[in-house]
Amino acid sequence: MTTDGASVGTSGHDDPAARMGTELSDAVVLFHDALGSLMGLSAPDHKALGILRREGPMSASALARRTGLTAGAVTGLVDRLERGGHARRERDPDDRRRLVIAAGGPVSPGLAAAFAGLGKGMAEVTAQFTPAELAVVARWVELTTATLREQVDEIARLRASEAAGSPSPDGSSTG
Amino acid sequence: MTTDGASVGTSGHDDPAARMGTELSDAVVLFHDALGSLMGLSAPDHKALGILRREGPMSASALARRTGLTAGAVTGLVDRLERGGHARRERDPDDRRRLVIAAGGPVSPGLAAAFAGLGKGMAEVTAQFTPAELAVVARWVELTTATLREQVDEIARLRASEAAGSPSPDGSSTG
DNA sequence: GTGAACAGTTTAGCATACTGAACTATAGAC
DNA sequence: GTCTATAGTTCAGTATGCTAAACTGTTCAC
Repeated sequence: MTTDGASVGTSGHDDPAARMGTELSDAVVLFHDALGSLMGLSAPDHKALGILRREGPMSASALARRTGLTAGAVTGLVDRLERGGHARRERDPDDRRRLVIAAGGPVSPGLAAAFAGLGKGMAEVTAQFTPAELAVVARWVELTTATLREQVDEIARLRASEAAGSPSPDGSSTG
Repeated sequence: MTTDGASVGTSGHDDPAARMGTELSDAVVLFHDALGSLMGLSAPDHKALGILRREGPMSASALARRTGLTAGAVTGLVDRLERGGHARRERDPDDRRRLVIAAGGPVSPGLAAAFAGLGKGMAEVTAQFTPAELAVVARWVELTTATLREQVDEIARLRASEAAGSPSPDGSSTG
């Protein structure tokens, strides 16, 4: 575990900053994952719900575009989310063909407890910093968030050019 | 995005600290996800690889325990990881029945570029802070990481007790 | 050495969720 | 009012990955 040589990715650095980032990132991902399973959501469904939360209510076709799924798959996806109470369908009053799919719905007791626990824990963390220090942290978080978003875009661009330019004969690209 | 009303979970707070946390969390998850697709890994496979990265080389049965999969499924999982060059099998020299499965292997050019981009971006972020400020950030990151881990454990405990005793009157646990 | 226990692989059967195409209902053009 | 385009649903076919159980090879007790 200390020196496994060919470790991939973010580990394998001795840089304490990188290590710190890795551990935070892992913790965030694990928390997110735990939350998903607490909600009874598979990873793809949880991801779709995240899109709805972040970007607000949208039509089924918009959700299809954002998730990369076909229209038929989105119907099933929204069925599952709605059945679990994590999202709801409404007709668009302006165009009654159209749906408005919104995240929300009743929060389960377990989920509420999980968020309460997180809130309490983070309040305890926050209490250990002065306002000036918290401002520094906020600045760092903001810059880091922006950097991560840039990297996500960069990766998307990379993948797009890879899919376009790479003349893979079998064409068995993205999953 | 600004006012979506009945948003579930971490959004919907006016607390700027919570909002900040949500955005960082989302960005981390998205980055992680982008990385996974860049590596050609499904979410479960990426998760398993993360376990291997974090916890170091382990036997197939240990990986089965950690992922909650059966032995047969782990064989398939490791097959996929190995085929993609993300992990490798080795026989345990002490017990030749046993495998040692380790994360690693050749890093694809795309992946290397992604990490390089992240490293560069984070270096630029870091450059905007004094050493004293970075120490504050490090302290916050450490505490936050610990809090998240505690919450993950708490959720796991919650789920375990739910699965065992399910004392909820309506019993509407969405499996 | 022999037999039981163990680690991992293989295989059959099954569940899930995707794609693509037909279908229903609404909107907008004429 | 009719015709075409659009939004979403339903359905058949398919791919993926899981579980459970049989199987192969290794270790350990005796």
